[in-house]
Amino acid sequence: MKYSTICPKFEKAISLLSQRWTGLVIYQLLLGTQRFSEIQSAVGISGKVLSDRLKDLESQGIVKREVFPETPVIIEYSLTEKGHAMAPVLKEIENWSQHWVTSEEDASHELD
Amino acid sequence: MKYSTICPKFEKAISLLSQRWTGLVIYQLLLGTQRFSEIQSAVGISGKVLSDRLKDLESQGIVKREVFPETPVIIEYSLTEKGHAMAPVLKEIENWSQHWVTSEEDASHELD
DNA sequence: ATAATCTAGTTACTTTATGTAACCAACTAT
DNA sequence: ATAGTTGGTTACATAAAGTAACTAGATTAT
Repeated sequence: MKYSTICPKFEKAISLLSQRWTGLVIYQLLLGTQRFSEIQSAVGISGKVLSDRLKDLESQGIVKREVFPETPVIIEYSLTEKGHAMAPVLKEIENWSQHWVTSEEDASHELD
Repeated sequence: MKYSTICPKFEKAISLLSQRWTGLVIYQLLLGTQRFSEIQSAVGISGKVLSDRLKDLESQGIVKREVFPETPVIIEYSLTEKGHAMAPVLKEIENWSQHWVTSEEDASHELD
């Protein structure tokens, strides 16, 4: 049904970033290795969706998951090289947002 | 409920690109002014969602809509300056996709 | 005159994605 | 025994997206 003329690799990348939260999760992990609950509270995402996203990103080789069987268990998430390579994308989004998003139209009202 | 520590402007930009199709529509319009049905077939999006996205992008000053009352009517969509400023973002996504998305994991199987 | 064609959508309906809140296992501290 | 900890999962509700049929207003074909 869909007959896009657009490069499949590009489409794949776009569809990744088109999933809600994926961009923010990667952005957050660019700050360094983090645990589940840290990402959750920093990004403001539900446990369910964060769990989905991390599994997805892991299966695509963008995020690495490490288990430390302490008590309570510690699980650390970090970016792989492929994930770190996303940095310029996020940087450009940030750059655009600073130049073009006015404070009246930002998303802060969505934090009620 | 949501307490993100992330810059509201950045969040706004990310939430824009996190909407399915938005990135592809902007990418397509970077090629130049286009009509509804051109975008539709190039991107492989339904009329309903394209209509939604274009209204959205227009209301955010990213897309410009021009009506030519010929018969049948011609409606042209193009990027504003704010829209064109998205080019580096899309360029970086393209760049990442060429380096990191393998042909086995691309999105072409979604075109059945 | 009537039917078919064109563009740029809209409408009703179905399926998928996301949000919400309660819950779980395993272990520790009290 | 009870509560607290982490990193989730589950069931259910709502929102977003996909599908296909349909519309307006004008033209063209039969």
